[in-house]
Amino acid sequence: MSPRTKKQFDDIRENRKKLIRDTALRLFAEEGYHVTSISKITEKADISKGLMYNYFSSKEELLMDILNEGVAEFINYFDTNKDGELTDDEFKYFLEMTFKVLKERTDYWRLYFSLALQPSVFSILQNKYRKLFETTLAIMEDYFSKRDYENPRMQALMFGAFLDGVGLNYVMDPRNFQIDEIKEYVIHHYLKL
Amino acid sequence: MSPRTKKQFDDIRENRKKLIRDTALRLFAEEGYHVTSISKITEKADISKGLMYNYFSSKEELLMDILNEGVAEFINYFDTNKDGELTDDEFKYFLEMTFKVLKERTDYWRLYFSLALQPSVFSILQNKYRKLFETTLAIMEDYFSKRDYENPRMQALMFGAFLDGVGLNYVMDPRNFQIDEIKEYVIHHYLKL
Amino acid sequence: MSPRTKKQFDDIRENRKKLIRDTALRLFAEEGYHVTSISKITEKADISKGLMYNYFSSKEELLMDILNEGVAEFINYFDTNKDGELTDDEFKYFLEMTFKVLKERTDYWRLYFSLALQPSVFSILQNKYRKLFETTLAIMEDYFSKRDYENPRMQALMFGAFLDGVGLNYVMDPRNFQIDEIKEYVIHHYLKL
Amino acid sequence: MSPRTKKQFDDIRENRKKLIRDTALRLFAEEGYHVTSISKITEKADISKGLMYNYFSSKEELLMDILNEGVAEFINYFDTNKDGELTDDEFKYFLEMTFKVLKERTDYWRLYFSLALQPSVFSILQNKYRKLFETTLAIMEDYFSKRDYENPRMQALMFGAFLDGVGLNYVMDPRNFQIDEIKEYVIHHYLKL
DNA sequence: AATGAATGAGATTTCATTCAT
DNA sequence: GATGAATGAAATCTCATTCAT
Repeated sequence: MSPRTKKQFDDIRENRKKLIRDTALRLFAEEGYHVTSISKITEKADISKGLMYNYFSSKEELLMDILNEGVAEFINYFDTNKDGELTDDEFKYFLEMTFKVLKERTDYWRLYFSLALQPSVFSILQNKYRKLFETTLAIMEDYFSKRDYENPRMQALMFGAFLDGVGLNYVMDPRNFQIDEIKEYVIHHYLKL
Repeated sequence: MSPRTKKQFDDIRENRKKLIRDTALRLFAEEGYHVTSISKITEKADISKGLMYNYFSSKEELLMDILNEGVAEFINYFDTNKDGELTDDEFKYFLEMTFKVLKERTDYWRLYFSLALQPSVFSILQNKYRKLFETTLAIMEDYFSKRDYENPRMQALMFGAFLDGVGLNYVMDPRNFQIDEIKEYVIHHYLKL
Repeated sequence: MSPRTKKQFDDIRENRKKLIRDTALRLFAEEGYHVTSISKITEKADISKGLMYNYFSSKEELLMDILNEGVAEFINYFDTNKDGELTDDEFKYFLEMTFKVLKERTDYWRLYFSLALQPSVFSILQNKYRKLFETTLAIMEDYFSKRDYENPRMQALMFGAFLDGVGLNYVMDPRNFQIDEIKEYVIHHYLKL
Repeated sequence: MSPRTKKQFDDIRENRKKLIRDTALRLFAEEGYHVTSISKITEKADISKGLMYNYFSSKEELLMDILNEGVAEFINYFDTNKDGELTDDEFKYFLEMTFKVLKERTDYWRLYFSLALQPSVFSILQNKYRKLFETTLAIMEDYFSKRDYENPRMQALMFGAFLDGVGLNYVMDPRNFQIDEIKEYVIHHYLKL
């Protein structure tokens, strides 16, 4: 009888948002962003179309919300103490976590790869995260530099490219890609273990 | 004016098709496949919408036509004599050509990456070229096997992933990616030169 | 805390209603009726959507409530003793008050004009107030008739049209319309002062 | 069999545009702009929704196209030789034509009044035609000035307001408004005939 | 071979209104 | 009295495709 409390409303909102985000992510990843209609998302989530616009102001905002979440997670695992320098332990941790999320959130990364390369999306992402990407690259360059690699910048670029390629090949065909063996190989190769 | 010969007609057709393909490629690569409308393509190509359907039966066919061209070129450069075995020379040639086309037809490969990863497109491509991809992979595996790599299949997978990653990073930001240095590095690394 | 009396409840209700009415009036006048959503009104009034429907059964009722208020005020000032005849004093009073409210409640009259002319609104207003308008017109006609105007009906129609035009021009651009001078002119012209 | 000529296409386009404009004008005037949906317009015009967007890029553009046409006609009749000065003949002609178009294109002017006062539309119109309105007003002021009216600017404003009021009252209820008598009265009054 | 008007299905989005709490 | 999540009908708009000429 008494009206719901602010917390109750907040809980409802958070649950609903998550439901929509998760449903959309699955469909975007399975079928593609442009091919997935709002109707389909709300149908699968078993809510009305109107409700979706109660939580996200547009289809694009929904997409960005999903993408941001993944990038945020990724940041977490890189240079955890945020001192701008990568120790061997931090590097190892980053690799472990990268492979871990690749396997646990394959859907998400499939979406990420399929979207990040859409010119319309790419330019938005790049503008938003340019600085982050550059910082990451600089830290990797520093890492290789301190370990006496020749041309550390190139090594950093290659390392990034390689990880991208591994992620991409894995999410596109998880069952035929020897992700675990590659992970071990990479760790040994880079950490000289 | 004598009536045009069959060859002349064919030439006209081929020119028209090329015009449409090139225009579409540029727009697809610049803006994205789904975002580019047939109207925009025909407008930029300065032809009517009807004519476009005279040459391609649908937007999807136009897309596939473009993508096929690239795959065909790629096949050309791999195991040129088609004997199912890769010599060092053939491998080197393949690498040289791969980097060459990446630089010369950056637009095309940007499109290729952004599209190949669309789930809807990916499944079509995979169905059509599954066999080809598997053969290529097997040949690479054989190549590494003959040179005493441990786990040659994994090496083949990693090599493919790496090339994908390099291509992807290059087309997305050609000016900041040290493609030439990486090319040299790769050739030395794999061919022990 | 003793329970609130009936009067207190009524006061709350009346205050709430006024808040909603005032907020809606301002927004309707500023942006237009159709363009202003219930959400926007309740947001600006800092109340919930549900509450608004507690006081007004629909958006249209809210509108009519606002419009009626203005018509009621207008009636008040015309033929104050309601004897069906207009004395010079009553006419003068009506003119004075008309110009007064025009200046004091410009927002309201801007809304009134912009809405009364919407076909959908106009027909509702006309049905509801047809009789009132006709009576007013008849009284004006009688007024002019008694003062020996030729074609007093036409004079009544012209007078009404003129007042409408003045109001309309004033509310649309108050700063560039010489409302005070026109008021003086009108009073002198019609009352031969 | 042979493709249509450019002229044939132009004719089709012009006819279709007119059909859409006329249908929309009628409905806008009868029901109101916001209340009239594109679906209703295209249904009445017996064309597809898509076609309407082939000719007008949005509902608002359609509206503006209609409004502009009317304003353009109006300009034609005022100070015909465009020398910035109004002769008695020109003034008479303007009055004659104003009343003529009011009667002949009642639908249009009903739309005009109902829309011009919508805040959203009003600001667009005002921006576009501010200069025109000011020029017109200045010419009227000059006209009254040269004929020794006191406060000619006020006279110009009043005259404009009066015409607006007459137009407004006429289009809202043409059968009960003595438009012809008023026209005669106005001409005699202002031209001292 | 070539044109572009025309279609229609479906996409995204809006919003007045309801209702469980 | 009060809240705001939820609905659903309908609005605007897009676009691949067809077809008469």
